[in-house]
This record gives sequence, C-alpha cells and structure tokens, in this order.
Amino acid sequence: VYTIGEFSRITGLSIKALRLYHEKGILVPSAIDTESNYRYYDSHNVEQARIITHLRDLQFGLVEIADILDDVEDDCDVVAFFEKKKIEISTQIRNNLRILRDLNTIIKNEKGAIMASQSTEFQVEEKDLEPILIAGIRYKGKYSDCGKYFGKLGKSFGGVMNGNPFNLYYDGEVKETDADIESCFPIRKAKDVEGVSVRELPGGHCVSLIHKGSYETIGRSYEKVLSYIKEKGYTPQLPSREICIKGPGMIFKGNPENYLTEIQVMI
Amino acid sequence: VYTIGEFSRITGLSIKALRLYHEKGILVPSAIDTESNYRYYDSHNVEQARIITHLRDLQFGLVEIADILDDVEDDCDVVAFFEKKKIEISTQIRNNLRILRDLNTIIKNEKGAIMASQSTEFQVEEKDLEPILIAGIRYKGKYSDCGKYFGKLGKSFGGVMNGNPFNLYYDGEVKETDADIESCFPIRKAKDVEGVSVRELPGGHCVSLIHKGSYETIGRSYEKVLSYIKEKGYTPQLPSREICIKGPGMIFKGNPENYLTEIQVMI
DNA sequence: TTGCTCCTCACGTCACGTGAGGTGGC
DNA sequence: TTGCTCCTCACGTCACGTGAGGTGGC
Repeated sequence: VYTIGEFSRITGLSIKALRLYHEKGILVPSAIDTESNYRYYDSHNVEQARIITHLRDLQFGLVEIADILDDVEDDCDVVAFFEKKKIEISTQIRNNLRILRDLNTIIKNEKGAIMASQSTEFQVEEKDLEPILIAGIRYKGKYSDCGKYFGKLGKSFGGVMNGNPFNLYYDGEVKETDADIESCFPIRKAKDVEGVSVRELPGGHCVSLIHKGSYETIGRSYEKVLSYIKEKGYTPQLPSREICIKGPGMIFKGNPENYLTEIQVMI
Repeated sequence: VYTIGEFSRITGLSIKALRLYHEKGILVPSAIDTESNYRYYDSHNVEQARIITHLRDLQFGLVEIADILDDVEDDCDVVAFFEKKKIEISTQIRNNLRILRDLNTIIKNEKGAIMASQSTEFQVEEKDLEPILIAGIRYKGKYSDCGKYFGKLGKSFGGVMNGNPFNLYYDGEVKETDADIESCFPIRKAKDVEGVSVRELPGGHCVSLIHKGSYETIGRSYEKVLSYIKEKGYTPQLPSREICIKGPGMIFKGNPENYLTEIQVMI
C-alpha cells in the first residue's frame, strides 16, 4: 500500500488529480483512514491508474473515462467509444490543418511585404521576369472591384496559390471606370475552373517601380515609369502589371500609407 | 447603429459573447445608453468584429486577441504572434495524429478479435498460409516474457505493424522455462533494427485451431492439433506458430477466459 | 522546533451558456 | 395583456492548479 504522495510518484498523476479522481469515483483508494481521511492505494489501483492515464492520453474527458470504466471490462467493448473519439480527433486535425494553412499564407505574405519594403528604395529599375503559371478572371469595371475577384480566385485556388495577387491592365490609358482588368494569382498547379483563365504568363524584360501608399496616388508612380521608358527609347507593351505586395491585410486593413504595389511594364 | 441583437445577427457572435467582449474591452460598443445601459454598435464595430472572429477562428484566446488588438494595427506586426500560434497548432496536430494512430490500432485489433470469435466454432481445420513479411526477436525464456519483446517491436515498428503479434516455437516439446521462442509482428515494410530479424516467413499448408481461454490451458488444444495430424498421417514441422488474436488489451487486461490464441502447425 | 506529508475548503482558469428576475416599448 | 428585447447578477462547465489554514509524526 502507498500513501497518496508515493502513489503520485509511481503513477505520474498529481496529488490534486488523484483527489479529484477519488471525488469523481474514477479512482478510489483501496483504503481510507477513518480518523485522518488519509488515502491509501494498492497495486490494483496502480493498474487502474495505468488505464486512466492511457485514456486521458487519448483525449478522453473524465466523464467519458468514468463511463468507459463503468461499462467496460474488456477492450472489445471500448470500440464504440473509440470510433466516436476517432471522428472527434479527425475533425480537430482537419480544422488545425486549415488553421495552419491560413497562418502560413498570412506569414508568407507579410514576410514578403516586409522584405520588399526593406530591400528597395523605390527606384525605377529594369528586371527580367520568369514566365509564371497564373489563374485570372478578366472583367470590365474599376480597380476597387479586384478584391471581389481575388476572393473568388482564393476560394478556387486556395491550396495552390503561389505568390502575391496582381492585376493586368489591358487599357493603354488610365480609366477610372469600365477599365479592362484581369485579376490574377500565380499558382503552382493548373486546374480547370469555370470562368477562370489558367495559362502561362510569358516572362521578359520589364521596367518596374514599387509604389508606396494608397492606390489613389499610383498615377505619379506610373508617370515615373513611363518617362523612364520614353527616355530610354523603349516601347511599352500591354498589359501592364500591378502586383499587390502589401494591401489591406487578411486580418487588419492596415494603413494605406504603407501599402506597396509594384508596377511592371513589359518592354 | 445597431442594438446588440441586430449586431449579433450581423456578426454571428452570440449576445453573451458580445457582452463578454465588451466587459473584457475587446469589442466596446460605440455608444452606451446611460439610462438603460443598452449597447449600441456601429459599422466600425462590424469591422472589429470581423477581425476578432478571424482571430478566434485561428484558435487565439481572448487574452491573446486583446494583446494583438492593442499592439497591432497592421498585419505586419502580427507575424510574431502567428509564428507562435503556428508552433502550438503544429504540436496539436502531431499529438492528434499519434492519438489517431493509437485509436486505429486498438480498433483494428479488437474488430479482428470480435470477428474471429464469431466466425469460428473453434474446430481443428486445415489452412493455406500466405508468406508474410515479419520482424522477430528470438530468445530463450518463458512464454510470459513475450509481452516485453512485443513492446520492443512495437516501439521500432509501430508505424508499419500489419496484423496480430505471434510467437514461433522452435522446441519440439513444451518447455515451461528456457524455451526457444521468437516473438514476431507482421510488418508492411522492411526496416533494419539492431537485434531484430526482418525476413519473409514462408507460407504453406497448416493445421490450425483457435484456443479460447487462458494460456495456461493451451496444452489441451495442442493435443487436439497433434492428434489430428497423427490421424491424417501428416508430418508436423517446426517452428509452430501461436497467433495472439486476443490477449490482454492495450487498455484493459480483459478476462483471460476470453483470450483467443490461434495455434498453427505447418505440415 | 523544523520539515515533510497529509487533509479540507475555497477560489481561479477559459469562453462562454444558462437561467433568474427585472425593465421598457409596441 | 402578451411578446420581444434589453439589462444585471450568479452559477455551471472542465480538469485540474493554487493557495490558506490546519494536523500528525519524525
């Protein structure tokens, strides 16, 4: 026979837990001193404790453990309980995997934005772009519609998105409304979705500038890009690209002063 | 402006939850009637509620949400919180996957045992056995040592175990102690482990009988098998196999009266 | 006397849910 | 008057942990 302290050390269950299990009738000491109320445990209790610990490790609650202990004396009878628990655990796992995906998406986005805002002084520069696989939805409307379309794309391509969203502008001029826009996501794997164009966007040489601040002031950055192109004697090509490096976040809207948009004009 | 009921319907947060968030300072109504203490919410609150809901979906507790809301106004600043949460969630997933594996193992074992005990009337019968890939540890000792060796094998081959554990007996006679035993598990995939023999156990024709009850009475079942073999004029071959269809369970010891052991003697 | 072990309350944690009991406007 | 909405306590859930305050034997 063991005192509660010894028994706690043997079983790895805390004294507080043991008192609780006693109170709930889950693990009753083999003897209790009527004078002092001291609890005394025996080797049969050790076996019970092993079972309880095992069930607790499998995420069973004390009430469930009590039920199992009452109804079951053989592993056979436990199968129904376990099937139920299996469903619970599977649900938890699925949910946690979703959370992990969401967290990763946000972290990746934000890290990209932080790096972009540190690494560059927002000068006009020339770049070579690789071809990329994209999914895009083309429509006539205004810039602010793009959030809606990014949302749509996100639903269909959530798992295979592979970089920041961007818009393609097919108009030669700036149009406030009725503009010809394609909202796109780089993706890892092609997939057929109704109303979405999945294709490879060709690479090439371009002139690029990162615009800092609200979208409303992007005109000034565009002017810089276009005057640079003129100066160098390049021929700008449509569509132009606007990559959303940092816009309103998934969680917070953030301060528009800190939004980052990269303008790319192919030449 | 909305009353708490309207706001609850808009945001999908319960009235009780909204009152709690108010109390905790996480989501404070834009106005409160000094007379009636009625809470009134506005569109800014709707945006706050969206953020809170999103964070709650990502398994953040209310205290963490309060911290984030205090410290953060841009998704950038949230990365540290999210990295931490990512570790938490990953740990949960790993743990849940382990639980799922454990549950599946027990369920599979018990279902097998239930089927075995229903499908047969425990008659001596002849069977053809397929060759199987096994991992085994051979030792000299007594039957009751095998639990220890099954435990060892379980640790090394936990992920690839593929059926019930069994013992091979290399002695022609029954020995209480100092018997030549190999404790084995069928496995799905070979793996090199120190002190463990991994190999294919050949198939063939055998005489089989399921023994019901404690191991101590298995001698009688053996006699039945051997007299059947003699009757038929077969030549028994070593080692004989004893498959533990149902023994002491992972959780409960169960009643030895219900233990099932299949004896197989190759001929 | 000190240190150790045991005991019994009672309260805290977490994110609410569930009443009870009452108010005010339609 | 009835039904609806809002309010404030206060208590329950879950599996313990954390004291407080006291006992008994070495």
